[in-house]
Amino acid sequence: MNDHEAKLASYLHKRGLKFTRQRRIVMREVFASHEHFQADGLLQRMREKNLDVSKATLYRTLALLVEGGLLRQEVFGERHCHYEHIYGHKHHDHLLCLGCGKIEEFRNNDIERLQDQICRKYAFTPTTHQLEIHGHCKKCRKEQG
Amino acid sequence: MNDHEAKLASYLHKRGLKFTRQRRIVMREVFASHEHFQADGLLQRMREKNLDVSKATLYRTLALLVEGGLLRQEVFGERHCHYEHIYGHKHHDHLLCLGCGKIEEFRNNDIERLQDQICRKYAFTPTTHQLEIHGHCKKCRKEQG
DNA sequence: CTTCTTGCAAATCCTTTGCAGTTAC
DNA sequence: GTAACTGCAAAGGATTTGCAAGAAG
Repeated sequence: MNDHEAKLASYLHKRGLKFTRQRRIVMREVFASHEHFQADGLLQRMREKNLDVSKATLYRTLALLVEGGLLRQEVFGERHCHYEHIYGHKHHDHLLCLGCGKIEEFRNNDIERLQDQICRKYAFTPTTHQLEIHGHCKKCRKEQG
Repeated sequence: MNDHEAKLASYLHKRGLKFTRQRRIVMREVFASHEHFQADGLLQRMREKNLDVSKATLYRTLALLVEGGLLRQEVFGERHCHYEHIYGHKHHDHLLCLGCGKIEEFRNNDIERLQDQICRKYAFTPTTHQLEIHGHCKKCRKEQG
């Protein structure tokens, strides 16, 4: 059992929940890649591999992984959620190209630090944050003229 | 006609669109307050005042105001959109309390400046951005222990 | 064996759309 | 006049839920 599986197991145990076949399947699939993904895409990929987990269970499991701190949920100004797993992947923020839809990641320690300052100032205890910048990437900027 | 009405009028004119009764009603209601709001809440408030605009038209008009740069759309990790109008209201970011749902605004010029730096670094032309910090406010922090 | 889970299909929520009649310019 | 607009009701997409049967501890 690897690192993140252990973490999930411990989270489930603490809450009196069970480590089922489906939960293991979903978790493995989620951690198989570092890409952003959406519930529906994940479901399709799993179906192609004949990993049978129902849509309902998938959604329920993703929620569990988010609660358990293994998965990050991002809502990119659209109506469906994107996810990305947290293990071995430092926190970062996103540039979203409105032209080609590309999502670029960046990380800036100064911004992180300033956010902490702000939280202190407002006596706010942060859990997560999300910074996204919408605009046009180099390529699409040119095409736009 | 006031400032934002003029701006909308000019935007509509430029695009060959019409300044209808309903659009005027929605715009007035939107600009009547500085609060964040959601489409459904706005609709209800308008109904209470006997301002009859259909749900479809409301959504269409909100989209128009966003396109026209009069309204800002925020997706707070939930499924419905929040809006806040832009006039007389500097850009700012948000602290969202997961306990009581309160939304607090803040503005930090250093963060804004750093974002611009990042965009330059990635040759990215920003249109808008959104930074939200989720966590617990002072009051809810205490209650949580 | 008891409690938690699953899969299914139906429900939900917010938002968008098609269309026939109406209005702004 | 004629494009754009409206309201309605129905459709849409992503996610959630109720429930009876199944699996984990």
